[in-house]
Amino acid sequence: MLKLTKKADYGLMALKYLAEHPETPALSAKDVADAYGIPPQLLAKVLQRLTKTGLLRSHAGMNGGYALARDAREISAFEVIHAIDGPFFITSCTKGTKSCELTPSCTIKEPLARVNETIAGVLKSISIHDLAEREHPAGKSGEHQGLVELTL
Amino acid sequence: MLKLTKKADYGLMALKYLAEHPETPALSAKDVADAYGIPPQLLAKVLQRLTKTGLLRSHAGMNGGYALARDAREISAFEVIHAIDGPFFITSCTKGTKSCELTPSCTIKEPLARVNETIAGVLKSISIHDLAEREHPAGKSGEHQGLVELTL
DNA sequence: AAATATCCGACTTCCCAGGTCCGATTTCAG
DNA sequence: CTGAAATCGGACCTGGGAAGTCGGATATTT
Repeated sequence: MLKLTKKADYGLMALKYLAEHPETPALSAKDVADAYGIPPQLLAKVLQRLTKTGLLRSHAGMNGGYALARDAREISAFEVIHAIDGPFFITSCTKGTKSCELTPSCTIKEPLARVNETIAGVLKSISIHDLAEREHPAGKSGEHQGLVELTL
Repeated sequence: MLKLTKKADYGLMALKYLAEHPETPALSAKDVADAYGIPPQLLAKVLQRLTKTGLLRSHAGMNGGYALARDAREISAFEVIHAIDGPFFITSCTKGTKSCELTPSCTIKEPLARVNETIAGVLKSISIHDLAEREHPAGKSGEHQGLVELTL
């Protein structure tokens, strides 16, 4: 149904939360989990993964926790999702680099690959900072115009 | 992982196939299934569903089968996917009409809803006819420019 | 040394996409 | 009018992956 996993959701939520608290040097997985009512152990794994891919920096021990490795503006939603869920493809046939194994007739995937890239482009254009933007004041404070081109 | 179901894939492939054979009055599910190496019974269900939603017209009995209910240009990929997989949402939290049940704090879903609509827009701009376009002659025969606007 | 963290692999549970089976109905051909 | 070929539609089975849990090892501060 074209939805991303909860882990990816959690990851985005966590990064957003971190972006909203730049004053604190580090926030523990439990802190974030409590803030959102997320299973702590699961969130922990997600954050570990994000650390491994270089989006977060971690610090063990007391008063340890996680912090953004870069400016929130420099982290895209795409990176987060990719780090957690791995490379995503719209078409269910394409697995990794291989094309449709036994059905070379699947000419559908070609145009859908364009769609896939378009979506990736949209996701890449959204940064954590955009997500953390203070509650949409029903106005145009942080509005941002992105233009996505689609060529079939 | 943000992929659409095989059923949706099958549906798109089938519609494309029908669009490529406008001469024949009707093609059976088995015909299409054989052409792509798809499980016939499964494809049958998909086609039944598409019939139910008005994208296809069916005819039982000998020499029966399915045919496009409208011109291929008038059927969007979005309609097909929606008919098969139901309404799709990027966020895993949103279920139907309800928002995140116990976590009103999930402020993530709001910006992602925009992304969701953007994707829907892309899918809506693609017709079955576009998919059936004769094998991309590496040229610009059937090229089509779609422009998708994204506002955060 | 005790408390608080991250770290990481293994494990369980549960849901659903993917696929199958079968029976009923409709339609046409000979 | 009978049988073949098709759609229709429900019930069912199954494997794999998402979601979550457990436990232990390691790091760091007080």
